[in-house]
Amino acid sequence: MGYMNTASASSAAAGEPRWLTDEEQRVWRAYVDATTLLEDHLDRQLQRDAGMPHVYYGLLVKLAEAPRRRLRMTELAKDAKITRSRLSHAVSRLEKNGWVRREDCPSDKRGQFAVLTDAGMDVLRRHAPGHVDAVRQAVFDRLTPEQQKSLGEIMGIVAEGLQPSEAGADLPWLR
Amino acid sequence: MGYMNTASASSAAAGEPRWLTDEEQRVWRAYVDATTLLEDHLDRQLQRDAGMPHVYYGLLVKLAEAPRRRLRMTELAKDAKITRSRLSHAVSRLEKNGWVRREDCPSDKRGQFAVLTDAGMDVLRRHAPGHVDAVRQAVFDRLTPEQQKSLGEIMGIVAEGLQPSEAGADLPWLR
DNA sequence: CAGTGGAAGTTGAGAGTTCAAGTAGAAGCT
DNA sequence: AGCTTCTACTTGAACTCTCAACTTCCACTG
Repeated sequence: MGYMNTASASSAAAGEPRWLTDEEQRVWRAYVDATTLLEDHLDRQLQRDAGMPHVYYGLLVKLAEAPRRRLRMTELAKDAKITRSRLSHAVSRLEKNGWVRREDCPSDKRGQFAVLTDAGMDVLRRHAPGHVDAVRQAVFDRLTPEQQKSLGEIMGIVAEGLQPSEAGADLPWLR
Repeated sequence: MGYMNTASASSAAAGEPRWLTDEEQRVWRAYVDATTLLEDHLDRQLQRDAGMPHVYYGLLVKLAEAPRRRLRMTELAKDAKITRSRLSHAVSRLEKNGWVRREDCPSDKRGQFAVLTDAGMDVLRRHAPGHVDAVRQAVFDRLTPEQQKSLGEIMGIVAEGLQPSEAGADLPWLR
């Protein structure tokens, strides 16, 4: 049961669901294990050293790379692949830390910018090396160049499939 | 800043940290994007259809595969790559749903078994097809057989690196 | 067999996330 | 202008996860 190729049970739409083969199961479980462990590992490292979870760190990075260290809330949410609600809570927390500040958008009174403060820039500078080390040790140092390339392609495909990307219109994937 | 190969800032241990190259950055961002989107996608699918997050579903699967549909708490936590605390909370919740039941271990009075109930088995049976479909659509249907194989190897390596695996002794990775 | 240290599991508080609803302003229509 | 609809963002409650105790019991030592 679960992913097994056992017996009955009908698919939502049509007849017999296409269960995962043994090999597919092995791949899938490896994926789940690795992502669970890695997420946990990075969260713990950053929480311990920098006082924030991995997602929050990622937000600061995106802001640091943006033109005037600022991004509209919706754009930041889209970049980081999180919901606006989650971002709103996150920014409030980062604001309390003094790492981010909100600013009104002049051209659209509904809009808000999230702006990286100097303190935010500092915290990033201080902890970037440790974070990069952690990523290296957990991932890149263990993979051959071919595997790294492969990983990039595969993850690109999966990510692409899960978001309409630039599909002309709206963002139904965002809630 | 963040992963950039810009300028100064010293590593925790030694001199200049080994920043990620542009290509490594692309790979890493693809990884983060894909895992974030996929996690979210599966959580939402299962929450909507089965009324539980992906991790909880995974716990039921492990129990369903275990000998008498039961596993010691610590073993289940180890299998699922989560902390015992998290598991304890999760099992309490699943117990309220009637999908899991706790049972005392006869040979070790400290021990507890998590046991999958018939209702738990049912919920699994009912929603396995939908979940497998979701995984297929998001991952396997988009990858070539070579990519699938590659993904399995890569994730196996990463997971292996993050847990001492069978390293004779204890589980320092478990908190 | 008391004493000590480790292992199994739980707990509660604080932090983070989700979901549904709510406010306010922009855009388009008539 | 007035009306409707959509967009941007926020909010609060319910739920989940983390972290640091804490309880209970096993195992080992003397």
